Amino acid sequence: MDERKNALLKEIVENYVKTIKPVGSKSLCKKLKCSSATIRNEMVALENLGYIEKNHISSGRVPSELGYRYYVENLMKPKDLTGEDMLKLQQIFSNNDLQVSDTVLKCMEIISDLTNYTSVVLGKNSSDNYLKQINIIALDSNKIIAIVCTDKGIVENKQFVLPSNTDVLEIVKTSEMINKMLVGTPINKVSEKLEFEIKPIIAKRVKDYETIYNIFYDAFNDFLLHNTNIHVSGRVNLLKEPEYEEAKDIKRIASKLEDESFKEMVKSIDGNEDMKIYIGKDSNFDDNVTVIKRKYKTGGEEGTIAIIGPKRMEYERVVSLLNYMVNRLEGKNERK
Amino acid sequence: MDERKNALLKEIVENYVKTIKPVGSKSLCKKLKCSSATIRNEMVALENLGYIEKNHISSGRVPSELGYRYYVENLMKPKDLTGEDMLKLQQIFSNNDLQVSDTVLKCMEIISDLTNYTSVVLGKNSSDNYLKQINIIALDSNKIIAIVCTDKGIVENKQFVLPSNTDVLEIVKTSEMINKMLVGTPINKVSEKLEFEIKPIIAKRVKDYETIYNIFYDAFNDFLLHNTNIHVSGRVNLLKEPEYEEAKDIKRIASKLEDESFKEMVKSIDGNEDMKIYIGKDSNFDDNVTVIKRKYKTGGEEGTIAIIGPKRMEYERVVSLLNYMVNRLEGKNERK
DNA sequence: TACTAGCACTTTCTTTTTTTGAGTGCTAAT
DNA sequence: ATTAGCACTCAAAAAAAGAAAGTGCTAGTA
Repeated sequence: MDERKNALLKEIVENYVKTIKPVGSKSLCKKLKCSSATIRNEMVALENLGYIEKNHISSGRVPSELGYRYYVENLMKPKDLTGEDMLKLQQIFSNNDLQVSDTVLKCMEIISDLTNYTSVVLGKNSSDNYLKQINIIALDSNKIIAIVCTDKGIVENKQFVLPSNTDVLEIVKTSEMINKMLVGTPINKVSEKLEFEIKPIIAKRVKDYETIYNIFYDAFNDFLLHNTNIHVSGRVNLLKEPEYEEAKDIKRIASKLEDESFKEMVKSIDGNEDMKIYIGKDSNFDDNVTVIKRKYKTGGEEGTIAIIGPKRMEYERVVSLLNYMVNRLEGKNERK
Repeated sequence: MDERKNALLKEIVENYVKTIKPVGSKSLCKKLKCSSATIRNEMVALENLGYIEKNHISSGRVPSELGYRYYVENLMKPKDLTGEDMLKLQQIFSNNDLQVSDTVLKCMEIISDLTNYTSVVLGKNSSDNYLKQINIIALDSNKIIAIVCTDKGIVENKQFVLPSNTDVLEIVKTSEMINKMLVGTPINKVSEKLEFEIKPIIAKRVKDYETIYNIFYDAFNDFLLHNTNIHVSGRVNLLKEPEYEEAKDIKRIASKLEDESFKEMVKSIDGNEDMKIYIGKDSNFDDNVTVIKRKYKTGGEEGTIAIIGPKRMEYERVVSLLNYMVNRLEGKNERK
């Protein structure tokens, strides 16, 4: 890959991203300062390397997945955000009324809007939440609600139907004990402490302590596990992309976007990187899309953000947007 | 509309619903026990009445919107649920672990699944919630959370950032007062009582009472207003229907399903009826769909359910499913 | 050796033409 | 009132023709 091949591949990718038309040799003469014949020769070389492909024997060239990958890894340069992109995002951050988790969602909505891709936020209560308080409210003789609140201001509640002979007062007693002893405990350590510190104590003081222990155990577990929030913005943006012009493509992708299993796809990033770009088959979602994933962590919540777009995505722009956003989110955090 | 015309129209609608092909005169000979020529004569009559249409001069007949309407109002017979439909729904109702609001959602998921249409639930906390308790939790010196809980077990919370000179203790004091005086008040009457019963009292006892009053006012208002939950199931089902085979149809409808404004469409049913069927243009959503709306009310929540499908919907089946479901929901309520 | 000009050849996309088939409307007979 | 028969219409499928874009290759040039 000499200098000119790099330039040529970059040109092909960026041209194709812009026009969505296979790019022919003639159109690049000016940019590369040589004749179409020379370019054709170089193209043959790039094709042998697997970076570009033809749809048919006599059509222009299109980047292959390998080509995009090479572009992403070697050719693209992180750009500064353009004025408009920057402005829109700043509006979100300057709104102090929003709770942090809403800020994430708002940002992704904006990014979806700006780029016309689909974005997904998969967040859960992060492990740096500390127990602030647990409340028990009796609704009637056999139904209670347990409300868990953390220092980051995240509140979850769960209803329980009690076995008929359970005494609500005992439950309240236990909750007071928990409040005294466990406030300030990291939320993911609560179950553990509950078992080894609280359980032995209530075993002596509270009758029917097994039932009661289980209620609290469930309540805390719910907080950690159940609460995986998924939020999709601009679901139809992806469908609007012109390459999905056949009904069956649209239906297939729409159906995948609806499917529960695509949570799995977003869930985690392989390896330790903060950001990763999955092109085509790598995406584990659909051969015709690119997925860019980015980890985030802020204000009691952590998770992954994913942008789903066509393979001919505006890579530079999306990467810049995501980076800017996550940096601001974390910055906001520190400032607190 | 004599007997035979009714039978013919019914046959045409049901045939078309099943096959999605314009129905020709020949295919109905056996069913109606007469020759194709006779049927053609009758068809001309039905066409003049506006109940059926032709795509072109020489194709079979298709029901018009008016035809569907006539069918829905005069021809269709409420069917008993088939074994499978019944079974699937019963599974939901027999699961006692679900909270009521989840039951509604689960039901709609099942109905979406069974019918392959899209369903929407638009629910909000109903006015028959009574205040059970309000809790104030101080997160740090200038941030608090107010948690409102009702007798039906609905819990909402809202965070407030306090002006720097506010005393949290005063807020807690006020909340205790509210708990003493307003527990048992219908949630939509709380704001009123707050203003006329509580405000005069705290005005004397609490300094900076305006700020504090506003916090509680906001918290209760949020409970009523903000909390309009919308839930869409089987968004892509609609797109799968074979009549939407052009990309532009699919994109248009997908885009409407994503749009916020379609909440409005679901919101209410004109008039006092519990159920209403909107066909085509009437739907206020898209000329090519039918929307069936049904009110429901259960366990602290009330709202509207809508089924969105093609105009050639399986009307009888959907109506039966919805009726069965709402009856069970209300039944479950009474049993409590 | 590296580049370029020129040209025949491919392949798709678009447009036009042909063919096929389902279904109608009308007329005349039962 | 119903039916059989037939000419006619229109859409959808298949086939044919034409236009455009771009390639590969050969031969010539600096």
